Amino acid sequence: MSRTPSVKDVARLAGVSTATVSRTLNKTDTVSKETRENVLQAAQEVGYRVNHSARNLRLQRTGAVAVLIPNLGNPFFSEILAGIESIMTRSGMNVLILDSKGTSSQTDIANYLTSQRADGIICLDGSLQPDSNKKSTMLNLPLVFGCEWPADEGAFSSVRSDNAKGAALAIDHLVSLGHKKIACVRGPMENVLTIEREQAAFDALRGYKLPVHDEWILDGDFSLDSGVKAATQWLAMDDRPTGIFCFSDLMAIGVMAELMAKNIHVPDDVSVVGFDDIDIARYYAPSLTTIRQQTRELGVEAAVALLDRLNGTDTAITTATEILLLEVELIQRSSTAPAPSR
Amino acid sequence: MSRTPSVKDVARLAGVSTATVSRTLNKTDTVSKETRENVLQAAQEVGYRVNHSARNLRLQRTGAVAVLIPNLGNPFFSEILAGIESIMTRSGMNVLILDSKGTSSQTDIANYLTSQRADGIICLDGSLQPDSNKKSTMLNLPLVFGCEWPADEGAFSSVRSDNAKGAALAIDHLVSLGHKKIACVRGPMENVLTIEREQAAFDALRGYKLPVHDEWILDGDFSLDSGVKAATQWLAMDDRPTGIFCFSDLMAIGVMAELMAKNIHVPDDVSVVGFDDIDIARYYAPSLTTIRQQTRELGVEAAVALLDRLNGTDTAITTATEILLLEVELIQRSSTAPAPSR
DNA sequence: CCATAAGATGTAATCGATTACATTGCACAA
DNA sequence: TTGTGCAATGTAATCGATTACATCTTATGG
Repeated sequence: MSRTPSVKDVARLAGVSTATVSRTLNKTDTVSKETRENVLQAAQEVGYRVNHSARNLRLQRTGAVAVLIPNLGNPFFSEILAGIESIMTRSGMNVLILDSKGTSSQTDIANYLTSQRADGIICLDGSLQPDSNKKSTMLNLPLVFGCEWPADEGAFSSVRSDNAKGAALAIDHLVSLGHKKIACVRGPMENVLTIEREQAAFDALRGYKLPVHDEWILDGDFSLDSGVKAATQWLAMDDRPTGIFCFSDLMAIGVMAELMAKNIHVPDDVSVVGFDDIDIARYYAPSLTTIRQQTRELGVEAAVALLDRLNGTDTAITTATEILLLEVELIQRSSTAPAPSR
Repeated sequence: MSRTPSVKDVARLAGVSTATVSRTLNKTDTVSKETRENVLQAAQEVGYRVNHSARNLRLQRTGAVAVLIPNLGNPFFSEILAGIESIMTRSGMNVLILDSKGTSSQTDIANYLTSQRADGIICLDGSLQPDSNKKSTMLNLPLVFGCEWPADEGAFSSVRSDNAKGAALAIDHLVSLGHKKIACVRGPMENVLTIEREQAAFDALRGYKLPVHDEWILDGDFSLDSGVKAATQWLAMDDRPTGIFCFSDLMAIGVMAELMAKNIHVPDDVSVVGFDDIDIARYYAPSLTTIRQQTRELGVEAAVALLDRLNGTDTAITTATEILLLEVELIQRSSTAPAPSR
C-alpha cells in the first residue's frame, strides 16, 4: 500500500519468480509469450516502476552523465545543453548539470565526479585543469569535450565548430567590403577558442597583406560588459579601425551599444562582425552580421559521441579520441557595410 | 587494482568492521577518536569514494532533484537553473534537467519522474497537466513550482515574482510619462503569468480611467518572433497606442526591432516597457525600460524550499503549501519617454 | 524407447552501504 | 567482588534488480 512495488510483488501476482520478471522486462533472453503477457499485465496492475538505484548498483553504473558548463547564464551554452538533454533523455540517461565556474573548486568538481555519480562527462569548459582531466581518465570515466577543448589536443574526443574557418570567413567578409583596418575583440587569452580564432584571423589578414597592429587586438571575455570596454578602447584610438571582428555575439552587441551611445554609427562609420549567431543577433538594431555555429547540434553530437563510448564494448573504440568539426557559416546582416571612404 | 574500493577495503586496511567505517564517514554515532583517524587515513589511502547507487538504495532515495524547464534556450530560465544548481550542488544533490516542452510527452515525463530517479521536483512550467501533477503527489514526490505555477493555486508550493506589482509598475510608469493609449503584448493566453500580469495591468489602467481596447491587446508567446508580429499589428492600427507594455523582454526587443526597421522611433514615437530584465536589456539600443525579476534568486529560493521539504521530518510541514513572492522593480532606461504631443 | 539438446523457469548469490541488534570491555557504585 | 550502564565495535540483515547456474520439461534423432 505504501511501499512502491518491486519485482517481488510483480512476481507474486504473476505467479513466477523474480528472475522471470526481470527477464521479461529487459527483453533479453527468452521468455514464453504466455508468461511475458502475464508478467507485463501484473506489472501494469501493481504499477511497477524499476528502482534505478538497485538496478544501477547491480549493473555497476549510474545511468547519468554529467555536463560541466562554465556559464549557464550564457544562452550559447544553454542551447548546447538543450541539445545534450534531448539525446540523453531519449536514451534513458539522466543529465546532471554542474557549473564549472561556480562556487565549487576544481577539486570539488573532480571529487564530485569521481564519487560514482556519472558514467561519463561532457565538458564544455576547455579550461579544466589537466590534472583533473587525468583523474577522470584514470577512473575510466569517458569524457567528451564540447565547443571548447583542453590544451593538449587529441588527448580527448571533442566536438567543436570550425573556428578557424569562422574567423577566416569574418575577415574575408570585412576585407571584401573594402575594410583595410580591422580590429579584433578576443576572448580570455588562455581560452582555446581565442587562440584558434585569433590565429586564423591573423593568418587571413596577413594573406591580404593587411596590418595586424597590437593596438587593434582588444581583450575581452566573451561577455557584454567586455564588449563595452573594448568599444571604449576603440573610441580612444587615434587611427580607428573601420571593421571590428568580435569573438562572440555578446561582445559585438556590447561594442555596438557603446559605439551608438557615443554617436558612432554602425555600419556607416564602423562595421561589426560577431561570432555564434545567438537568437538576439537577428533582432539587434542594426541586426548583427555574424558567424553561425550549429549550437544545438554541438550538444547533440557531443551526446551521441559520449553514448557511443559508453555503449562501445570494443576497448579500442572506447579509448580512441576523435575530433568532430561542425560547419560554420557567415550570416550577413546589417551591421556591416562597405568601408567609409575617408 | 581495477575495482573501485568499497567500505570493505577500507575496513580491512583499518582493521575494523564495515559498520565502523560507515559510522565514521557519516559522522553519526560515536566512534572513538583513535578509530576515526585510523579509518579516515585508510579511506584516504585506498582512495575510497562512496557508491551512491548502493547508498541510495539502502536509504531509499535517489539523491537527485529533477528540474522541469519549458525552454532551456531562454536565458531567463537558464538563469533560474543556475540558481537552483548552486544550492543543490552545495548540498550534495544531483540536478537532473528535463525539457518539459521537448520531444517527450507529458506522460513520458510523468513516467520518467515516477521511476524513482528523483526525490523531488522543481517545475518551471505552469502548464503541466493537473493529472500529471496529481500523479506526482500521489507518489509523494515533493514538488515546488518556480516562476510559473499551476492553475489550481495553493495546491502546490511555489516561488514567484510579484507579477501583479510588476505589471502595475509598468503601467504606472507609462501613465506618469503622459501616455493615455497603452497597448499590451501578452504571453500565451492560458499561461498564468499572462493572466496575472494582464489582470493587474487592466486594473491599473482602469484605476487611471484609461481605456482598455481589445484591439490594443496583442497576443504573443514571450518569444522574439512574437514581438515582431505584435509590432506588425501595431503598425497596422489606425489609432496607435503611444505606449507598449510587453510581458517579456524578448518580445519587447522584437517589437523595437520591427518598429525601428519601419522607421518608427523608440522612444520618441512610442515607448516600450519589457518584463524580466535579461542581461541584454541594458545593452539594446535603445536600452530597455523593464521590470526586473530576481531571476537567480528565484532558482535559489525554489531550491531551498524543496530542500526544506525533503529534509523536513514533520509531515505537516512537508505537506504544507506556501507561496513565496519575490520583489520586482522598475528599471528605467531609454526605451520610454514622455508621450509625444499629438 | 532412450539419450541429448534446447527451451523455459526457478534458486540464490551479488552489487555496496547502512543500521538494528548483539557483543565486548570497562568504569563505577554498592 | 559483583552488578549496572555506557561506550565502542562487530555481526548480519537489508534495500531491489540482475544473472550465473541449476532444474525441469519437451522435442527430436537414432
